[in-house]
Amino acid sequence: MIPFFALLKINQPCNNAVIPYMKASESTFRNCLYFTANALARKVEKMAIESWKSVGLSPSHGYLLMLVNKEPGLQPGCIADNLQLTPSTVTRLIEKLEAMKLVVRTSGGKATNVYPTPVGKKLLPQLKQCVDDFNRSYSNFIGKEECSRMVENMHKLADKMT
Amino acid sequence: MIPFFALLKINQPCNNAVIPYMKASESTFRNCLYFTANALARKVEKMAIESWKSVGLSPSHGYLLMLVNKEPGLQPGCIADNLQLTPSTVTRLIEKLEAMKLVVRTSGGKATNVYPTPVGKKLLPQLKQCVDDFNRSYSNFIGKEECSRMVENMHKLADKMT
DNA sequence: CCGTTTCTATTGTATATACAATTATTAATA
DNA sequence: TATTAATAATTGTATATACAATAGAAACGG
Repeated sequence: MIPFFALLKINQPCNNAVIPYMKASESTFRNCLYFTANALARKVEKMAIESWKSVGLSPSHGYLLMLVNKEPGLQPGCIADNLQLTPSTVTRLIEKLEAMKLVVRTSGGKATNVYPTPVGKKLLPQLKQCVDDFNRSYSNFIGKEECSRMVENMHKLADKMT
Repeated sequence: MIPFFALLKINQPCNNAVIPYMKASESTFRNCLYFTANALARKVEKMAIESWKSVGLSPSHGYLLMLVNKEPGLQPGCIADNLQLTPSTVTRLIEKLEAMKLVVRTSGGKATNVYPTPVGKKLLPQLKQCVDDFNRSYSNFIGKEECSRMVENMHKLADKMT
């Protein structure tokens, strides 16, 4: 199909800064979806981590906490669906938030329900602030509209990938 | 800016399939770049892992091996730039490939050079096959053109994100 | 009403990744 | 030339994530 390997071209020179100074779009693998999607995700992740630092949570933990704030008692399986993570990962995220006294689990039968604690509830405005900060931080680079379109397209692509 | 939290809407029902049956585009967080970029990357990753299974390598390891096949003696720092990974991550990837006898490291001065072994070289056609398989697997869902455009846009976005 | 299947959640284990600190080498400067 | 700074790579440690196996509860069929 695509003569992928023919596209390889090593871009000299390379320095070894901890933060790669080379743009992903200048990489040998710039045409590769695998490479591009991952590089973008890592970049976005790093930006998000920065935004969420103020509440001492990783973005995943932050989003989970927002979710149970919005829908107290939500079950792990449902959380997994909404975050597009596996149930085991969600269990681990919840464990940490529980250790931080931000959520509690109640176990009734085979179902588990997750609720925010008072402290977890009180954090909600700050959580929203983090999301706002994050949105603003990339809105500086690309317009809000362009970003929406991008997100739209990414979903289209992901949806088609069974 | 974006009234993000206002968009939250829990989509019932949720089941707990190991592979989330809910589409990312149906999630509460569908409008969020962080969420979307990560969900897409994970999906692409999973697809890539499938394609690379035949050579017993993860995609990252496979791409690294392709890189040093193309440019024998390439240095870790340069590899890191091309893969958009940190040097420490690259060291770890190389360690594994070395344990598998697919590459060797020679250390002269402060520089390290990475070379494919004969076995590693012989694997090249299979590596290309993996890339082809991967490309074909998503070309089934989205056209090759649409994908190129998508990749292009993702770079544009990433480049602007300092 | 008992046994089997299905479903939810958790646990054990493994992985790729990153950051911070460290080592070893080279370059620069006073 | 001697000391200092910069660079390249590695190591220690931590994290988020996933898969496979398991436990416990509910549903269901005979």
